[in-house]
Amino acid sequence: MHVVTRFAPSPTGALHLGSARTALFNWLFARHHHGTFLLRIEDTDRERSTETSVQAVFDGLKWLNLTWDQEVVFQFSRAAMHVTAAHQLVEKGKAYYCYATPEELDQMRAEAKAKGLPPRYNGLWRNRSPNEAPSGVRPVVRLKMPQQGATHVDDLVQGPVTVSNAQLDDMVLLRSDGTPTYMLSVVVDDHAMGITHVIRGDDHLTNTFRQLQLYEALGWTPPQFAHIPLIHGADGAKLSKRHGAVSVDSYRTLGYLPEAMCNCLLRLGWGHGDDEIIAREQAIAWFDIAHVGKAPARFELARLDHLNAHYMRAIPDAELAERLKPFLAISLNEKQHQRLLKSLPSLKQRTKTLIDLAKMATPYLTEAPLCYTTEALEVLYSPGNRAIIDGIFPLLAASTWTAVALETTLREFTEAKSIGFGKVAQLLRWALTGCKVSPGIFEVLEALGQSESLARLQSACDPKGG
RNA sequence: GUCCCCAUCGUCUAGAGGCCUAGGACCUCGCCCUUUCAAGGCGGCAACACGGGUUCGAAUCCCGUUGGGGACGCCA
Repeated sequence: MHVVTRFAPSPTGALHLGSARTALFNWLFARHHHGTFLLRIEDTDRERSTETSVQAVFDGLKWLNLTWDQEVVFQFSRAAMHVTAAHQLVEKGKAYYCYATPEELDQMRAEAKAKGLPPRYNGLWRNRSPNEAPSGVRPVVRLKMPQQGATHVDDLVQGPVTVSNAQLDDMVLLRSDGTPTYMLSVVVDDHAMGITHVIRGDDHLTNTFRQLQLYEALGWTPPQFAHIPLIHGADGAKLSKRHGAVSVDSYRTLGYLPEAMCNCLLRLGWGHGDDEIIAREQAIAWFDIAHVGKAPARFELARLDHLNAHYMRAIPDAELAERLKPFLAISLNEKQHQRLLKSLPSLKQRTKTLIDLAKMATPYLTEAPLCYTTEALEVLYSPGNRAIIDGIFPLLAASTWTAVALETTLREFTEAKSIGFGKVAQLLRWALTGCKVSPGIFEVLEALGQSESLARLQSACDPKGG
């Protein structure tokens, strides 16, 4: 069987983490089975769909490297086909025109609720002739759902689930303006596009029963369903804006790598033994629906941080430098680029995001004289410390510029003067980077190069402040 | 309110009746390494929600309770 999956977001906002995971699972499932992964934009809600949101979906998927096969399908452009399907159902007596007004609907829901029943449409026009239609009311088309029995689904994740048909009311297929609803469009499109597996959030599980009835009425074989649990925030509720950054794009802006994001999303609700770091190819090889859990998972930033730190270290320095560039305040000249490359191996051990890395790399990219913080100035102004710098300066000026030679030079100096090596190293760190924390001091010296290092020491002896 | 789903360390999870005195990872704590901070290494803390069954044996199967979540639109 040739597997065909789809990711079908509605373009009504940024690409949500939960949606991204749904896309990932669909993509992985298709790739694992050498199948096809399709993208369909569900833009039938003309009020809320925006071009910006469509672009956000494209950008997000591309960033995550979730490439889709074939042309993007815009659902609204297929509306005519959906409408035709609805009209056929009316002709066959499987759907009907309903002239109930919004007020009437509100009332019947309120009444049902008062009786302890689920708030549903009561079938007011199910058996009435359109001849009785009130003038001036444009009707909707509703599906005639079975009122007896039950609807059953064998969900790939949720297992067998049955719902009494009494719980289901006659859903709207065509709005009063004649446009198709989501329920109609998904079914017609999934069928037309040959979707074999619908993998989506389990907030759609209850919709599935209605859709199954629609497949039945249309005489089509439904696809297989896999309803994956939602992603929750720290408080255990469905991840939403109030949990903070919730869009894929915001994590890109925050300096996370798509590799880390995908790995993180993958492990939310799916596992493979003790494996934690799972790169793309491995994920394709291992991914299966059978190991998708049924319980919702909470998204925690600490995990993403950890994975991001890992992937930053794993990426080759030249590539990391390229990815870092958008986060740098300045555009690099060749000299700065070389310095960045030299400093990256040790810098990337110390940071979790590209933003952190950019911040920590900055001292390497600027030119002497440095602008020191007051904290730095306090250290540098201290008379004893200035004497030390004065003592070191000529030694460094005469030294060979390799980490090994520099270490020998400095060790000899501290031993001769009986100063703790750590004290000198920390002082040099302040003078050379203006920071309290940096990679090993010899690495710093080497990455900066002799002339820049000496220039900085000089500026440290005559600090301007900043 | 009605229906549906879920339940292993704080978090993500492994676990398909004996391999479980429950494993890994994140977080956290301690130690080692050490010129700072990291990284790395070693170690500690920490969980089968509760109650009944079934079984020689249950984290695993069944029932109930509790707790959580989701869905109930002319949104998707």
